[in-house]
Amino acid sequence: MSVADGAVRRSRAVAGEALRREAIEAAAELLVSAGPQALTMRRVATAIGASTTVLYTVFGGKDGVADALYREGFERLRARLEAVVAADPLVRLHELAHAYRRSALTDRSFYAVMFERAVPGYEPGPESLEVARASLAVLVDAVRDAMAAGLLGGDDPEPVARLLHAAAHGAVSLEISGHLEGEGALRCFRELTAAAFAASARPAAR
Amino acid sequence: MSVADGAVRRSRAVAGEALRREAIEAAAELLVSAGPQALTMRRVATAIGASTTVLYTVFGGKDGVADALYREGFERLRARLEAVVAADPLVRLHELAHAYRRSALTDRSFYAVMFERAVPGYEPGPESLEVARASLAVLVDAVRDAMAAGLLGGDDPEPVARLLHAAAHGAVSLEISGHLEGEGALRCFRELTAAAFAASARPAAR
DNA sequence: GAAGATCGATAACGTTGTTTTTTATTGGGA
DNA sequence: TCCCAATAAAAAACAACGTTATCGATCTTC
Repeated sequence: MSVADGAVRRSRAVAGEALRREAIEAAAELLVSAGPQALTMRRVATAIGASTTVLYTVFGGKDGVADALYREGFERLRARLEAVVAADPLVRLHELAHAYRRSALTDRSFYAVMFERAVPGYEPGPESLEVARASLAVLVDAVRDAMAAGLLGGDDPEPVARLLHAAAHGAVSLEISGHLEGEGALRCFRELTAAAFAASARPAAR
Repeated sequence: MSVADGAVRRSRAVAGEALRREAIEAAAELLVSAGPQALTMRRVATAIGASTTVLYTVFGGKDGVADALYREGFERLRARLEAVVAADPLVRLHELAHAYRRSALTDRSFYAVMFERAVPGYEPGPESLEVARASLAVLVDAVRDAMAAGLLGGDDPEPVARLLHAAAHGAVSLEISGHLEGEGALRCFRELTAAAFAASARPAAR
């Protein structure tokens, strides 16, 4: 319990953190390039030139890897949403919706980990769900701006953001599940998000 | 290639069909009672008192079992939707939406096979997707009735039914993924389906 | 410098989906 | 009636998976 001990513990911790990042990136690469099926402990281990044992000390098990990918996926989604810029709040909201769809269709395997249960045993705990929720803060902010500008009704942006999310998510989910074909998928997405916007614009009408 | 030969083949075919039904029911029981994780070829085989080999002759592999469960799930959903009766077309549509949600929340494991990709390797082929689409014919019929009664705009019920499905599905999917808590989940579902109804009522407004 | 602890690699275990081998059964011809 | 060929299921084997136990090696500390 000396100073050196603390330093050692810290150095090991940062080494472990570097290894953790490396493993997460390898796992993400595997996930994206070969799908959730290819995400095995052995493959991740060999991808970082290590054995499976270290993955168990760092992640605890496959659930830990899945959890890291879950958060990584929402982190990437947040980056994509934050990249959306538009002066008009309503335009921004529309573009956020389309960014959400694009993100899901592009990173299908990540989406599968995040919203389908692509890693058999795993389901996110409360903390990971909170991370997921926080990554949609951009959406909440945009709704707040639109409310402040008088473009959306109401004063609590959270439930409205959830409604918009559910709208976008519903169309995207059906599209990914194969129930909507290319042309109709985009139209369904547009119509449903527009419907959610319209409903949010006049909350007294519900 | 005699007549007897045909009879034998037929008798073997009906025996295989009976076995198939038995296996599907055992698999469904396993799926519902213990989740997608517990759905293994060995367990299904022992549940029907047979060996795994027969499952491979009947279903071809685990994908075949998953496909059978996929169709079975949509069949059960259809039965639930068809059980909804209401004189007023709009009331009927609302109750169909709630029946959809109830069905998803009740048979979560089936829902996982149908809309999440709970069986790792499997994804439905075109024929199975068609079966799935057909099971929502009740919804299309109800939309058609509402249009005929002048309660919904437009003349093509299919895209409107898809919109309503996407609305209900979006809220349910987020709820099942853990992103909506009990109280807010139902409210989000109600608001989104209401928004879809409202948008369908005046299609010129979009 | 030596004792002790800690961490990672190797190897093993149990289980999975799938395939191969073997065994039993069954229909058809001499 | 008896035997053979074909067929289907059972038993066993195989590769790969998640996970855990064993065993060196390295590194801190006295």
